[in-house]
Amino acid sequence: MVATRPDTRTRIQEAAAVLFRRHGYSGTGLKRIAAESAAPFGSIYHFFPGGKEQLAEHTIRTSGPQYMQMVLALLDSVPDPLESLANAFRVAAEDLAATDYADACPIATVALEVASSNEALRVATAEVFDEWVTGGAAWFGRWVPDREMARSLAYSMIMILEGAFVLSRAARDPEPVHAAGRSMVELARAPIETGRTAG
Amino acid sequence: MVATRPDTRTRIQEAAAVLFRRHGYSGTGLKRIAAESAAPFGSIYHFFPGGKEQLAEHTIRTSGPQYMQMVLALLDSVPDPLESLANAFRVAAEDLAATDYADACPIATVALEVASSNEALRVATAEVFDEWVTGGAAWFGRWVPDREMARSLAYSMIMILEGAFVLSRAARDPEPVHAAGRSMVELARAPIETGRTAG
DNA sequence: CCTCCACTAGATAGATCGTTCTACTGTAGA
DNA sequence: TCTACAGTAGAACGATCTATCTAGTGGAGG
Repeated sequence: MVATRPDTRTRIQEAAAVLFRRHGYSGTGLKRIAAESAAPFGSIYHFFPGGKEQLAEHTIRTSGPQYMQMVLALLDSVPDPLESLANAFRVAAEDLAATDYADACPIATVALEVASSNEALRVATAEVFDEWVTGGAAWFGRWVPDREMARSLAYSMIMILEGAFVLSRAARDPEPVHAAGRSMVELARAPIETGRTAG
Repeated sequence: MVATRPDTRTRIQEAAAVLFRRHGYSGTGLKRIAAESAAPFGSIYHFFPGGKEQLAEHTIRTSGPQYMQMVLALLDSVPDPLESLANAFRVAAEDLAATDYADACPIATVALEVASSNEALRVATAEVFDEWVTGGAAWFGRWVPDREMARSLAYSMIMILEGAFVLSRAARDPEPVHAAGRSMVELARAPIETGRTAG
């Protein structure tokens, strides 16, 4: 039973996802992606003729939705919504510490970097964030009848998590993510408890 | 009465601050800093012998505190604390839109970029964020007697604002910052009103 | 067997990066 | 006036960047 190595294209994508997430767009070189994926340099341009930009856009548009699915699955693993929120932030904090504060949001670093300099990539990050808000609003909508309130809570959750990632990575300390979880629970408590009695 | 041009060192610092804020560390070249500051290239190394890293660290350590002072002054311009919070986020959203979504947090882009690759710069960003938390806690402490609560609110404000900047810059839309303001007011309402009746 | 082509492999090009270097200019103080 | 030096100015260097190019490999289908 031998673990079959993923094909070259997959290895390139995975290495690109890791490197873009950790070091951003300008900070990640194609040479390094080739090296870390153990792929021939030329294969990058074989699979991604559009070069670095196409590879980055592909990474954004695949890592982004993957991350949302992971978070939604995590949220669904605990029945009570407030406990689930607390648990999600706790897991996020633990994961961050476990990866040496490298693997936080898969697209935030690139998003900030390219926002003022690369329109195609900026749009890609914006669309991913928009999907997150929609997906998050759907989850909160299960507990909060008011659609606008659900959407607002989704917004808040994404923003406070993104901000916590910035502080946690800078400080190499999971505490900001824990603090973000407490604030998020506080924000969601009243709307969810109101929804419970009203529903 | 002629407007005297700032000296070379100042122009280099100002151009560096703008470019690092907008394009991050790797995305900003020294050649471009020299060009935008109308400074001789060699002068960068004259004033900052440590090169790009020293210039970036200097930028982080000066732009960071400057930004906090600006925010604190803004918060002090409105007497009622909840109205002041709402106003601060409104002004932040307007400023962001007015600068074509370029000038958000002066250090967040660099912070995410260097967190996993440059220890000196990571520490610099971490120390700036820590000063912000302390400064913010002092402001909230004027309205909320509980020190831990004040510190928690400062944490929340910084995180939700940072997250809102990520989303607003990506979407080229001030709405996330406005939404962040509403959430922040919601988070601060109970503690501040409790403090009001208790004090 | 042979052809075709996806893929591997890496050399190469041209631009740009951060850094270092030399030379020059202007001014303040002896 | 002469000296010393802060600052100006940009050429040059080696490294690295993205991107292109040529050549070779290996397996599937006729």
